[in-house]
Amino acid sequence: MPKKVDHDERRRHIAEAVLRITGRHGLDHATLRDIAVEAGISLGAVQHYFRSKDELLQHVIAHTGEQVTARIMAGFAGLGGTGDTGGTISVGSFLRVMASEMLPLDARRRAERRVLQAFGVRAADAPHLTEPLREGNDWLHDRVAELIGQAQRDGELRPELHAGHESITLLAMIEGLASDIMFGVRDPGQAMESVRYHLDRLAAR
Amino acid sequence: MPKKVDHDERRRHIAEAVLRITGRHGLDHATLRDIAVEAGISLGAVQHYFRSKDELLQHVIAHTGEQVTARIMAGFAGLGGTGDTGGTISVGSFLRVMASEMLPLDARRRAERRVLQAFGVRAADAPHLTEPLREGNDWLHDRVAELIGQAQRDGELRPELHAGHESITLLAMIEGLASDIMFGVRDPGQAMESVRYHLDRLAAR
DNA sequence: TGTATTTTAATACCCACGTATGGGATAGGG
DNA sequence: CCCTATCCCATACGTGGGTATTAAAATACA
Repeated sequence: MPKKVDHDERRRHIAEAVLRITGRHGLDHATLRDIAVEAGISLGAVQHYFRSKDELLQHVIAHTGEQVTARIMAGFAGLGGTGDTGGTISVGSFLRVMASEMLPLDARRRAERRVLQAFGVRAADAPHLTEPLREGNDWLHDRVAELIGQAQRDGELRPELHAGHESITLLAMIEGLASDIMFGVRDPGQAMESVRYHLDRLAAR
Repeated sequence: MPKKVDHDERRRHIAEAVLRITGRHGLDHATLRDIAVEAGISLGAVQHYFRSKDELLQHVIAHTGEQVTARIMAGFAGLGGTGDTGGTISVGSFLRVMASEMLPLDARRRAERRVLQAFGVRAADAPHLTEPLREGNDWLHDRVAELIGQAQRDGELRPELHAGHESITLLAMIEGLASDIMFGVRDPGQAMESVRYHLDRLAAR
């Protein structure tokens, strides 16, 4: 048998290269040749692990979504597990952390956000590319809604709130603030302050 | 002197063609040749009115921004002019209308939103393209904040709100909902319902 | 050590894009 | 009527992109 390499690892390595290029120059400028150079391999090697660019992009978007989701899930886990009230931090401060994970506050998250935005633009034309992201989005929404409901029962958030709508509102707001930051009309500090303000307004008196 | 053509009109015509193509297939697929066909002219004619594609895109983004802003400004004008309380509709319902103007609820607004998103992605690389949009954004934010303050004084909105933050929150939320709709995770009806819910939560008891 | 098979590299292909060019059509002013 | 500047078109060029092809290198197992 011949040389055996970990395909998944290689694909991750290539996806990370795409992420770095995108962070610097945008996804449009991520050509297969540039990707190869950034990954330190040849064009042929890239082709070996991805049959087409479309397949590569599909992997990149899935990988990026997983990265973001994983960080948030880690936060959920740290909150106290399967829904009991044993968490050590408040729901409000957790949601603030969640927001900071989603907003483009550093180079890494800026690159991720750029990938996500770029695929958002292509979503209408190529729905198959973004399917995994839609799942992640639904999952996140449900979890946030659950969390809000639980915090209401615990007396941390106002009882008259509609958990489902508040979840949509909060996540949409974070998404919008992320766009604002990328666009250059809002700086990260202002964005986080707005999140803090919004969450304070949801807190029980 | 030779034939005289209204340049501005022609450029608008071409920009509208780009808008239609973008609405159907995305800005990436708006090639100069396709644009010429869609506008019913030749490639040479397009080149005659725009020296380069970059110049064309700059015009398209400015044109699109103006279209959106114009519709919202018309709404502000109808509200009662320079800030007096003579408006005939409530601030709440006006903000709802504003949201419906900004959300991609029909083909026209979907196309506009696609253009805006596409340029948002390029903003980091080509800030000069999006400069006019940033102005419009600042203007809109200030106006909404003013409006909220005024509505508080009129007793329509809760007095404890921070007008500036609420303006940021509301506009970010609308932007996020727009992204959700384009992405396919939210339908227009849900989005408008969330806007309505959010605005209700701002209303005085 | 041989060998089969994966991995890597080099390079050729073809197409679509933005741009450049040259000429022809059009029409207002002398 | 003609001339000149504008407008428009057809077509050519060069580049860069994804893809395809081919062969060399590397390596685990017999």
